[in-house]
Amino acid sequence: MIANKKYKDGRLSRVMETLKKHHVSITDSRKAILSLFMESDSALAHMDIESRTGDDFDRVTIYRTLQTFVDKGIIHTIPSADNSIRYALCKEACREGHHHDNHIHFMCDDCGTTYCLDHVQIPDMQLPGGFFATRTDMVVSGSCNKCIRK
Amino acid sequence: MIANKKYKDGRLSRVMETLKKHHVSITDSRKAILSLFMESDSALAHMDIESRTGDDFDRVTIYRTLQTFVDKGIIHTIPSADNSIRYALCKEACREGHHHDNHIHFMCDDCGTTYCLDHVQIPDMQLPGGFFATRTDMVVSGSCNKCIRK
DNA sequence: ACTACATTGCAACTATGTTGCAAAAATTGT
DNA sequence: ACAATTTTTGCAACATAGTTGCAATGTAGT
Repeated sequence: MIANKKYKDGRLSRVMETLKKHHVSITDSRKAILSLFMESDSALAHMDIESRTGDDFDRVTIYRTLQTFVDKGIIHTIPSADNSIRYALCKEACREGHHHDNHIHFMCDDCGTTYCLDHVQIPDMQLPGGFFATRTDMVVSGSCNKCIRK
Repeated sequence: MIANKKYKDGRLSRVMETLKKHHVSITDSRKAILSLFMESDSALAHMDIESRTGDDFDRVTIYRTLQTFVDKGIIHTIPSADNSIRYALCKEACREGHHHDNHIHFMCDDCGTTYCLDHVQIPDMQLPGGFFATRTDMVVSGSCNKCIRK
């Protein structure tokens, strides 16, 4: 635990607070990976994290850390039709085993960036009888506000 | 092309018609795989097809057939958060390079079955400025009408 | 600082998806 | 129905993604 200073001011404490709040023990990999999510304004895939952490952590550790974060309600998964799950920070309302990320995800076909559109709620809809929903994902793809100008 | 009789009455011609309509040449693997989709009332993953066709076709052929069907507008993909894309038949309205499957998909957490809820339209929503949508996927998970009784 | 417990890295493994190419099959025109 | 052209298939090899067991290390609570 040498490299604390490499995180921006204030970020480290927010990282630690989040880990504590979700009852996750504090380790180097968890601090580094959670910090990546907090620095990023878009969703991250396993590969993004692997390339941004370099040789610091084993591939397996990253898989396990992501799984832990999902289980503990720190991040949520974003489904995709291109076989690469992305992850993004949960809002405050998420708790262990119970996610409340009721917003739309947007995936840009040009740059590949995935955003949480936090302010666009998923509209209500009526399921047929006998179907009971526990989770709803809405993933929109197209051109994002950076790529559409080109 | 010996095994034509193994398809149920009337099914073969519907398979052939569909392949012709979408300008796909007619081969054994395409007939068999399309027939599987027509027999199934739920979406199929690559693995489902591989196990149901046994040793009849190479793994690679199945990948390529699925890709061809998607490209030609015969089937559409269904994103998921469990790293296994599923595929389902498109409605009549789908054409090459232009899918119109504006319905909701439902994935059962118990039995894993994925359904196209053809009669539940994806609700409209307003994207932030600068975001342009070309495709919208809505995937609901929970308990299906077969599992909820248990 | 010590103990009990949780996490990590490594190695090996399984699963999933891709590519190039020669052989086989399908389509087209006659 | 046949030959020529084009497309598709199967194989092999490769590439990427994800999992598991276990010994070593790190963390948390006293």
